[in-house]
Amino acid sequence: MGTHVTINLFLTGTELILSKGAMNPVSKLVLIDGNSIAYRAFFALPLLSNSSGVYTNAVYGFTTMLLKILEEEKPTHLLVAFDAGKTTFRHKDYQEYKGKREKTPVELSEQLPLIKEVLDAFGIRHFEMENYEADDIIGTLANLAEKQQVETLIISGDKDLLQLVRDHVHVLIPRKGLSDTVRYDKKAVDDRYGLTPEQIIDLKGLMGDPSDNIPGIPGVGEKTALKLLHQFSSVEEIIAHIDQISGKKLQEKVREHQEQALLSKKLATIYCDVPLEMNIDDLIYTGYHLEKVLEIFKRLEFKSLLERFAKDSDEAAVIDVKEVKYMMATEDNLEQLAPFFQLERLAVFVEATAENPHRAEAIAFALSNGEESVYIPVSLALHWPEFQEWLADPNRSKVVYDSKKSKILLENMGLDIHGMQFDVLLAAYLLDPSETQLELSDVTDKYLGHILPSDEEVYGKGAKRQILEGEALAQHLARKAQAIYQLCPVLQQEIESAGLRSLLHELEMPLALILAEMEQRGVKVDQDRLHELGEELKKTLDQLTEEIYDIAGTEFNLNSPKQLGEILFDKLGLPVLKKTKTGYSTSADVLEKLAPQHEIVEKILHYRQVGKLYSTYIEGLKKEIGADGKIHTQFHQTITATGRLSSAEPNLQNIPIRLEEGRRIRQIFVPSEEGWYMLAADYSQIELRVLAHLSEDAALQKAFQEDQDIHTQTAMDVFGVSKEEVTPLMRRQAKAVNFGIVYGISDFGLAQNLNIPRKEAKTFIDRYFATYPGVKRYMDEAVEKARRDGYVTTLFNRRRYLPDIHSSNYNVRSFAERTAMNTPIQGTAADIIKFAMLHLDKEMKEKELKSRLLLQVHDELVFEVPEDELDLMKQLVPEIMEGTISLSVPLKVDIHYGKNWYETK
DNA sequence: GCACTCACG
DNA sequence: ACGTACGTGAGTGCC
Repeated sequence: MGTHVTINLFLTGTELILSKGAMNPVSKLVLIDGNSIAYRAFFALPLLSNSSGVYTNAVYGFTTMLLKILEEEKPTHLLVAFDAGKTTFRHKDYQEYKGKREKTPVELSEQLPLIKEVLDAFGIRHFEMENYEADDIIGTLANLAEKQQVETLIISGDKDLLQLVRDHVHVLIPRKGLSDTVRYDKKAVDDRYGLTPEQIIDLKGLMGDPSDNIPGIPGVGEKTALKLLHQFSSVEEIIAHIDQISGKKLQEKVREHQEQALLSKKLATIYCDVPLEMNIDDLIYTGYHLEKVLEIFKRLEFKSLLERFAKDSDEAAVIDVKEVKYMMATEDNLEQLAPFFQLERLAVFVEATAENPHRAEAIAFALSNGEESVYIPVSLALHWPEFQEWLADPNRSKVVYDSKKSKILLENMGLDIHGMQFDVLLAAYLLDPSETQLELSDVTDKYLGHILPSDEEVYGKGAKRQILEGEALAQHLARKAQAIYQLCPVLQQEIESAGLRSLLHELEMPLALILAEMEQRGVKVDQDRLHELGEELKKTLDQLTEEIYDIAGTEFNLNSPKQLGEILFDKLGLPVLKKTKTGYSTSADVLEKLAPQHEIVEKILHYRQVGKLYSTYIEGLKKEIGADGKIHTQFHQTITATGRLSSAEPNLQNIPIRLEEGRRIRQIFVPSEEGWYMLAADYSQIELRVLAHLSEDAALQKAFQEDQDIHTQTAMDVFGVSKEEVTPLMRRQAKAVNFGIVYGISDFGLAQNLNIPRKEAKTFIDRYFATYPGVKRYMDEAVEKARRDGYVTTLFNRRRYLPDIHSSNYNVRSFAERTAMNTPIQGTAADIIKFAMLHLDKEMKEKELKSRLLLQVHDELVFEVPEDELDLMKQLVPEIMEGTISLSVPLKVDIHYGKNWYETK
């Protein structure tokens, strides 16, 4: 009615305007189906969110796709069309249109306004229109463009849009994910379907589309529909020649549903006469607004994109990274700089040749008072007594980033550092231990804004990494030192208000110094024994390889899960019990189930086991032995989300112990001095004891107060039997339940672990909670707290944020709930052993013991001890570890010693 | 660089 | 119906 009049008037108008726009020729038009691409992006990426909990995955995916289009297609004109409202003119014909479609998840719909903000920042037109879908807007413009012979590209995740393909109009569709795309012109449509673009409508009329609730003809899928169309060319023609359709059943179906097919075709037809009050010239793309782009990327925390834009642009430096004032210390101006050292507080940063301080050398220092910086090359630092005295003076405060690394680098060049009063890295970690981006530039971006370019930006990445020299290096280090100084008050404030002051100053910062000492001491390696074990394992490995090839009847790469899967499942026909994303699963739990069916499986399992020992623990460890015959691991203090340490280069927290064959690896770890002993002290059941304390469950507390074997006790309670009646199987199952409880139990997880039906697992859990109701209450409260506060805490107030606790995705939410249950337990245990390390270190220094702490393995401490301190340490270590913290249940420490780590059992 | 597998608590 | 046990680091294959 009125609509049609408008359209006619409008089209005339458009053509007039188009001809007027000849000064700005449209050489390439890109039309994007906004909702469809946002939808694709949302499901292609994990549910990312920025630090304020705003979901950003769809925005990110959309933006990267947009950037790719701008770069590759270089459009002169651009529009992103969105769907408006809930109903369209199509609902008049068919009320159920899109009826069964799942509601767009809130996590996605709340990102649409952000996508529009990004488009605004890029100066890209976006548009939506009451009663019409994005398709219709795109179709209308594409038709106009075709008339004008304007080269046009439509981008959508929806194949329906292929009906719009014309000589000048092409369609780009992401294949899977976002990066892989297919481009359709007329020929490509014909190659793919054997149809013209117009016939795509007929195709959908016949097939229907469940996602839009378009019925089509029931039972007709793509294959049948294509066959019919190749024969009759359109829905109307098919209906006109129903009796010529081959196959009686099909004929029946078409006859019965012909009206429905015609309606479906109508619904699938993109409406190309939308009364748009715009023309193609209005869609001109003139480039993005840098400041706006940087602002929104910063807000969304799109770091990689930020860097890309900051780097590509000359203006970026002006906008963001200011030059910093600095002086370069030289032989001649030392006196001039001396007053600097009288300041109450200075930031100090030391740059090194590599990440790992045990294999790096210091290059230069930078000091800052927040406004001015001083750059000091190492060569100068080494003979500048005033500087060295300042470093070593505990009464002159230093602010640092990474005190552990700084201390190691300095000590390796013979310098002492004391008075590190604030560690920016540790503070940032405690404020959010889930944060994986903790480089200085990341911390600065987060708390101060972009005033410091990242090392990667300045030095380059990977093989291209090249530490600068001269002024460029001085400027960068001056910026770093200034950033550290300026971060201090900001982080201090944050730490204070989060109640993390004592955790930072009385736990993590002093611990960093102890860890530095442990790393520097290193652990001595018995290299003869290492070679011996290596030879032995190699022999076993060769023999197993030969036997496996023999049984398989062919040689293949045993280390390739892909090739192994082909042998086991294709060649030998073993049943496929589990699949991975990419193919057959050949993991140990699968192979163990297959072992009875074929002799080869057991040998493969053994090969895997020995192969792991050889490559990771023989060859791997050999590479890590230093010139001093020792291994110097790094204990990372800011990696885990729970507060535990981690160990790397090499990891000394995962040296084999469970199987005897691997356990012998521990024989290579020996005391560094003749006649000394290795001594290991481990907390017994610390996590369950912590649980007993946190949950205040009377029965669990009683079990520990009476020092019962906890797994046997759990078996008695859960199975309702006496101690004597507990079978080894019952104890094993009870043990798995206890593990499950600590991990935040689910019947599914327990069932998988015990290889029992899920129902049975559920019974175990129900009985457990009936026996220990306090534990049940604690678990519920932990989840409740996470929902209420957004985070959970340990006994010592270490916190971990759990934004996913509110997710509408069951899996994501469940994971967060289990984390809410597990983190206070694992984290409190981590806090306790850290405190114990502090107390032990203090005690050992006061007593002037020669014994040394070497390793921490989560619930275990490993020392090297001279023979004459053995008795003392055997008594002192458990006493301090058990007495560090007083809980409602006792802590218990077991102690072992021997001539190497293996013997400490 | 990612997927898979496996070593530890 | 969904479909994971919690926390790590390292070696290998393969794109």
